[in-house]
Amino acid sequence: MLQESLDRNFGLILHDVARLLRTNFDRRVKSIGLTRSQWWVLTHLYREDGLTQTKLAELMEIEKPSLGRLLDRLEAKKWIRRESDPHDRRANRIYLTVDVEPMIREMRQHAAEVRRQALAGLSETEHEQLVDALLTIKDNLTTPESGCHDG
Amino acid sequence: MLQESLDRNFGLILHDVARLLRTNFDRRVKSIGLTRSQWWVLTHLYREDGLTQTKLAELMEIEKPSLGRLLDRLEAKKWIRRESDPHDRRANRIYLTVDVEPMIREMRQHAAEVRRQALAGLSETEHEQLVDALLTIKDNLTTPESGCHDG
DNA sequence: TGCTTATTGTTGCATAGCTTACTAATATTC
DNA sequence: GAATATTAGTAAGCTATGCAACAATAAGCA
Repeated sequence: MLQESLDRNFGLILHDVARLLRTNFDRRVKSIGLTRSQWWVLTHLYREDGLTQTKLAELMEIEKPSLGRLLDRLEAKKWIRRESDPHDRRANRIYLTVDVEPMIREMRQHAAEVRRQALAGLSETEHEQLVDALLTIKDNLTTPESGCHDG
Repeated sequence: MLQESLDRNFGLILHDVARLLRTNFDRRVKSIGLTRSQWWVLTHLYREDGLTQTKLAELMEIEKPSLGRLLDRLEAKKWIRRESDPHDRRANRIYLTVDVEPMIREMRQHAAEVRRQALAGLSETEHEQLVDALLTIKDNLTTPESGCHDG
């Protein structure tokens, strides 16, 4: 049967849930003028400043052009600045321009609120199991398992 | 501490996993010329033809402009056609132009393959619990829980 | 009939993301 | 040291998605 199991297809559900989560969050924090992805960049930089774009993209596990444009927007909004690496003129080092901690706190509160709404009705155990499962999946998809033995 | 629990933040993980899943899938089926979202539209239409765009958007739980543009692309590729509703000249009825079943079968095989890779290492029980949890979350985020008691 | 409101779909504008192709600069190799 | 390969970042082009605003049409109501 073609109709089988679409309602419990985890790929489609995940797709939906991710979208709902993103739009919900983005709607809440629109006034700050940052999106989830931008906030995530800042959080990374708050942990460690002065990375190159390539390193940061690797860390965030997105492609370099995707990060490049995120940085364009963040730079335009004066949250970060690009500084040429003196030892490698190809490379940019990314720095926070201001203290983002207050903003991060605020965003995190919004995030917690979205999370609270999303996870309503799940026990602590279920929550933990969910995160474990997602981490396993993320690892499975990050590690290149296919194409190695026949290419 | 600001650094707390980011590594197990389910929102961020979900965001990542959804992206990995999407890109993995899209890469596999690129030769067919359909993306996951487009395939999902066709799957809906395969179940039931002749819906209006509004109805279809509701069913898919995406916004009308998002669907409208998806349909633009599908129409350009001759997978679907828009037909004016004779009783309501505002409305379009969406029809499949061809038998999409073979393509759906093929896509579904790819989807199953991605799923297999993603879910490697999870037991049947864990898989089921994951889907249950995601469905709960989707429901939580779809049902407007906030703004009702004070608006 | 005619005004008002609601609905259908589109357009415009923005973000995020990928891939492919490119430039510039550094590293490597002969 | 010159040719080649690799790496950093950008640009172009595509899809997906949302929101806001709009035109056309339908429906409700006076």
